[in-house]
Amino acid sequence: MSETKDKIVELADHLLRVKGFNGFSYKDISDPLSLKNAAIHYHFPAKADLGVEVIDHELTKFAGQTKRWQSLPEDEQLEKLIGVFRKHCQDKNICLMGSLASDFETLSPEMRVKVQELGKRILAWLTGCLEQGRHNKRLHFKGEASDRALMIMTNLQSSLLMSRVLGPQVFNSISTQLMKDLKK
Amino acid sequence: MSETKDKIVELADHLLRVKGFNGFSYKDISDPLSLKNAAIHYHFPAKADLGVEVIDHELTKFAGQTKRWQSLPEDEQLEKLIGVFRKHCQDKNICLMGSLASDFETLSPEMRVKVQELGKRILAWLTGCLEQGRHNKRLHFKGEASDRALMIMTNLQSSLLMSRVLGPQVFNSISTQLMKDLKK
DNA sequence: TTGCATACTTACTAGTAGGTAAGTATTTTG
DNA sequence: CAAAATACTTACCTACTAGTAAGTATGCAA
Repeated sequence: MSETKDKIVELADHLLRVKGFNGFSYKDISDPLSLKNAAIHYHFPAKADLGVEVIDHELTKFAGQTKRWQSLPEDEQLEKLIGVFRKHCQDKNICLMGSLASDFETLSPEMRVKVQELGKRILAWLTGCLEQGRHNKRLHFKGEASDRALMIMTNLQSSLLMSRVLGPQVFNSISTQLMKDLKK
Repeated sequence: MSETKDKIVELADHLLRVKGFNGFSYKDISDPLSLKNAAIHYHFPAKADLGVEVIDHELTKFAGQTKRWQSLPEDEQLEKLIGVFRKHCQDKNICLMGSLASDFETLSPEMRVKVQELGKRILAWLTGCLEQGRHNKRLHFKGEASDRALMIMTNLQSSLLMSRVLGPQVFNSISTQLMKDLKK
């Protein structure tokens, strides 16, 4: 993959998180990279192709991160995940899932499938982490692990949304309370 | 307020929840209502004016709803709120806050202030409801009521987002677990 | 050295975006 | 009944959107 192509994906990722899929244009990418819009179309014929690539990139990144965390105790793995969100919060980014879920109805079929895949992957990992964590007595919660995973994911997702509106202390409150609840 | 103006706001509210602020255009409103785009500009000079009106409408609606619920026990008030979200889930709508928070960085200063107001109002009501509910032993939770309000709000907000991506059972799981946690 | 692939630029298109000025029909008011 | 406000339409504008066709410079391989 060319250097330019990497830069386009990286910038598109940022724009997606900040302005949403319908809130940025090829100009927002071509200008900062000193390219013409046709150069982006060369690498990504349609905007949806660029969207798919950004999600694929995120999918790969998430797989790598969780693999690196896998030898840690489950509560620390969760802390790592929260750390990823904290970083986004500092950058005034929202998470990809949150951004793309908002625009879901306006996305192409190919992008929708990728967004669904991203959601399923995150939930699958979280569910596994919670299950293992409860078994190892490092995490404590009631009900099904999959339901709890859903709640934690939505807490983190919207914590970034609300932090942008009401300030970063929203993220701190939520992430702190979240870990307190799980550590009992 | 004229009948047409009402219809414009109503449709804009729907479009905002389905396609996001940057995902709909004046044409999406003028065509279904058999109007010309200039008719919408007559009522709302700029798109941001329309956005502000939709939020004001929601603010008024929320104030009316919570007032009607105020004589109910706190757990039932919460059920009522969840009912509002359930209705949105069925209509494949997401909540206004979720939609506008995603597009926050692209909004005009006037719209941002209104979005912040909406967020503060919802949180203030939820915090009060939780505090009273704990005092009356109808609701049970640890930590500050304001932190818990934040978590419940983000759960509900993102439950609509994720329901659109992964199906309506997401909302059911979250809303059920949420009430279970609070009723102990 | 020729030929071909890569990575672009130049120059363009059709369509749509939000927005405006001026005109018109209808209703309301003095 | 005349003036004025209301609620639009007609006709337009500029800016921008994603997207394309054709041309060009560079490097690499046979």
